[in-house]
Amino acid sequence: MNNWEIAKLFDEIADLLDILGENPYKARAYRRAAHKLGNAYLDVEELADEGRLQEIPGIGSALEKKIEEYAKTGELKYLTQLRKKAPTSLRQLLLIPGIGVKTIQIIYQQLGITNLQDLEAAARKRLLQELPGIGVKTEQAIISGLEAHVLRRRRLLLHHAFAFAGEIESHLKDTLPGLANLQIAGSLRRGKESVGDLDFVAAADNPAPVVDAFKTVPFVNEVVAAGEVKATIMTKWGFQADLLVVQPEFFASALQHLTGSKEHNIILRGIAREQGLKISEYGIHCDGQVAAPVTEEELYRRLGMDYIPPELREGRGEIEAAQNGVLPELLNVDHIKGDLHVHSEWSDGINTLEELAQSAQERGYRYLAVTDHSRSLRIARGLTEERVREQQEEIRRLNRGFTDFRLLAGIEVEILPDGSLDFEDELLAEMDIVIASVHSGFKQDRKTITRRVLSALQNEHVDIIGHPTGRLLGRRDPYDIDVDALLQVAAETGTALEINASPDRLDLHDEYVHQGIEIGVRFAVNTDAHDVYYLDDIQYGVLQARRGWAERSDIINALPLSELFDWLYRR
DNA sequence: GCCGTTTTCGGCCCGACTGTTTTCAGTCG
Repeated sequence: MNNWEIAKLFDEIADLLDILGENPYKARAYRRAAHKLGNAYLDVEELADEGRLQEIPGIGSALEKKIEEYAKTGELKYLTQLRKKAPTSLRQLLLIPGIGVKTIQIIYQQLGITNLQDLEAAARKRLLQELPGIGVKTEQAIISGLEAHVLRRRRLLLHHAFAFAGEIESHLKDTLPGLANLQIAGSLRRGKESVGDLDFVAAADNPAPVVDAFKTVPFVNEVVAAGEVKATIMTKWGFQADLLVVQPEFFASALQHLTGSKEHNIILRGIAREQGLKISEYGIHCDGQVAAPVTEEELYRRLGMDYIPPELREGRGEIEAAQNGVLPELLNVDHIKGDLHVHSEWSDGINTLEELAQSAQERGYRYLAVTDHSRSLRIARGLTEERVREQQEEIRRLNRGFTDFRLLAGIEVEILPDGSLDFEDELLAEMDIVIASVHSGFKQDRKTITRRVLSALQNEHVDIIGHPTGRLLGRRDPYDIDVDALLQVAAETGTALEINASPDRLDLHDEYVHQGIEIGVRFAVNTDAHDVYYLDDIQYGVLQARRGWAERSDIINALPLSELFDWLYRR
């Protein structure tokens, strides 16, 4: 049993309860528990063994029993019963935009429809418009919703999302030169690794022209909905964008509301309620009076807590920390003193060492580690031992010409399928810095690949484990490594783990970063750039680190050079 | 089904937009 399995089952129970019209709060309890369990850093099995499941907020005695039942028998009787009352295939219908549980109930009860195929057939025969509460328009919406569902909405990776958001922003600002305030909100503002849509908040005395301008964004495909103060568009690229326009005095409240996350806001509003207050996107309400906080800082302060940066607003304990004044002082881009993972033309990068050094200096970096691939990675023209020594020589020569800057002679050494490294320890000992990474044998089973990476982690010459889970967002799943074990051993050996800043990787995942930081693991935020242009990716890595609650002191490449050397040599 | 510095029972975030109805329920974020 793992977290993900039980989370999936609880989500199914929640959907079926909704479809069956049971107490919606009961469904929400299951969904909340699923969300909680779905997050990486609780081990349900372990907690179940220790009888500590009820320590998880949202898990009470009933859900504890269900988890224990599943752990013991591999089944959930309750879910089996629900599946008899409502076919579980009905859940598919929830994925269609515009369809909710009430509509599903009617369609199921009156027409016996249980899946997407039957629904499409009925819609095309115009049977749906005969049903109570459904008209021609809803039937049309279902047909186009089915098409959209077939097309499957894509999630945008962070760098694409920022690029599109920038285009929408400049379109609005060009169209409306007087626009007082416009800001991106939603999961993009929280720096999530991928986003499903883009959310904007604007402030204007007269909202109509802003909404109009939004409807004419260059790559809009369809205006999904548009009222006086809100609009939703579907773009040609298959993602949705939302805009809310508020009066200027409500901008901070609206920005906070639309930044989310949903979980964060629900907890926050619960706290407001306990204090006899009500929060909405239109300020803080108390006894019929409305107070509009001027800034988000003020809003949080009014609720009796410290300001919570957007990256932390995930309902993962940040509100409690803010109430107790123990939020982390998050890392920021200016703290980064150098990049410890870049490639040059010596292997599969495109720049010379001089170009890399110059570009790093232009960014204000004090050091840059050149970490080309090792010999086994032929596809990336991995360096032989002789080439490594030549490169070291060249780096020494270049360093003589720098002031306040230093190139570090590094290597990204292969962790071979048997767990050994691609170079002998003698050579590794000569390097300023050693990153060890997996680039082959991704399909190894959990035990094998975990043991493989742990043995690299325990090598005294290895300073950093590169992209520790090997994932490529939207393209390749992480390999089946036991991340808990990885974090534990990294904490013991003092080996750093990489937060790979490439927006295609963002590896390690933010929740694992958080988990690691809690047990004292140190991290390196690196771009893995193969072209100086991609040194800019550091911003995404910093966002990921912030989402993992990282402070400056948790990150080795936020150290000044002398302290970085201390860290490297003390190891 | 969960939860409690008002509560072990009675609450559970809040508002905009749409469509189908004639004042509102359903859906969404």
